[in-house]
Amino acid sequence: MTTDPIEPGPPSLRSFNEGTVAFEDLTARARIREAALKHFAEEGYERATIRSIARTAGVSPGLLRHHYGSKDLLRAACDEYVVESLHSLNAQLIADPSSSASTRRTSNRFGRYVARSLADGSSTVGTIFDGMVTLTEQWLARADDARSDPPLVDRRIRAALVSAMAAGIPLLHEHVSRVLGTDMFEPEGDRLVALALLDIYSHPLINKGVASAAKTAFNTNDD
Amino acid sequence: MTTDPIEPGPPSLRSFNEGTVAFEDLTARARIREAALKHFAEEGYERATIRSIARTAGVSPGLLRHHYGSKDLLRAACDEYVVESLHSLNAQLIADPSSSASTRRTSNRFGRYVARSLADGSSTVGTIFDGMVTLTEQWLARADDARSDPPLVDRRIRAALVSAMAAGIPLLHEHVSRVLGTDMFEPEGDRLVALALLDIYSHPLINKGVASAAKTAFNTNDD
DNA sequence: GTCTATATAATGATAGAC
DNA sequence: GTCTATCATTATATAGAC
Repeated sequence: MTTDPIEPGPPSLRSFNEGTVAFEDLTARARIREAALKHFAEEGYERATIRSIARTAGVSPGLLRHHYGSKDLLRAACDEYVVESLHSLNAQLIADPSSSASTRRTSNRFGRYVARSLADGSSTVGTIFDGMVTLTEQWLARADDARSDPPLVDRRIRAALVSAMAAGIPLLHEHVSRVLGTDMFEPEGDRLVALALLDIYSHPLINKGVASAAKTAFNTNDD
Repeated sequence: MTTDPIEPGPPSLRSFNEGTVAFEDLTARARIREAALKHFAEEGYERATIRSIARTAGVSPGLLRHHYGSKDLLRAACDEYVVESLHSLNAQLIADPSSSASTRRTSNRFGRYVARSLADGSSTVGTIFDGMVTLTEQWLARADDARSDPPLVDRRIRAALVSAMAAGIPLLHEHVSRVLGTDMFEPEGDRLVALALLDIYSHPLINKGVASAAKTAFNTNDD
């Protein structure tokens, strides 16, 4: 691992491998949690049913209730699990930056879940978003150093927008994949997405001339 | 209207005014559609109920069925309405570019609905996404002209990612607004978002040195 | 066109046996 | 810990009166 451990841009909901542990080896409680993570991520909270989650986990709906009490508490447990996992992964990343590439993969296992929960307005997961914003802020700080002109807007606000934009990709994965011609969660598509993001993040999307014209138009036309 | 009519960046789901026509003046059928648009956009398809939509529209659930047949057909009707509206607005924009600023506001009335539908995987609205991608492609074409290095990835793929990212903002409006300290759909927040996006779009998010390091790391570590 | 009343299906919640 | 069976609620779908 001799390469620069720097993450290629703002976090980072871009790849989403399912875990590496054999599903059958997990306890029923863990299987239910994993199944819920999957269903909530792919279908959203409303469409996911207790019955379907239980079926995926290979248990009865009754057992699900026994372990988690209710659908809402199950989501709370999933949220908490994801938050803790991401925190510990983040700590690991800070302690040992060289693990960047591998931990990024692991952390991104939760990408779809986080993005979906954010869109669904789950309050617990809001703390994750704030964490993403802080991470993005650090990235923007470096980028801002390389600028000649002063930013138009407070850095944290820009970081919030960039974070929301980053989350948009897994949220709209179906449509992105359609354009890609291949599933963005499969290795091939994932690689393409990573490369494209690297390119996007390292270049302006509109050139300075257009930008200043737009800024003028903005100040003139808008009220 | 002497300023440059050029749109400030990729489309453009950034502001979301409700229409300008008095709600009470609409026919029941139209009121139902408007109410559905609102509920689907704000709560998503699942959480929105026929009853609540009918209540907002000021009609009975039975009348809703009379006009639209079923909840699913109601969504289809909304999708179709939005697609047609955006197409006609797009045509208007092409015919008279100077109407840019005002039509942008009107078109963005559908922003939240489109973003939410895209996330929900509505197939009809997929065509809108493809349209967004094509528009974004045109923007990237200009930006690409100003580049010295060749893009790493096909332009349409990059356009798809940028489109998904742009849609992420209205999707996560709740969290964005929290960081903003003000509702991003209200004039003040909307203005801030527009300005921040202008800034973001016109500057790279990571500098070239970091980018090339990340690219090397990418090629080395990833398989 | 518009409403009220009802039927039917799905879902979350619960109780109790093993 | 795990299951089966059942209840209660909610939402959609339907029928028919005005």
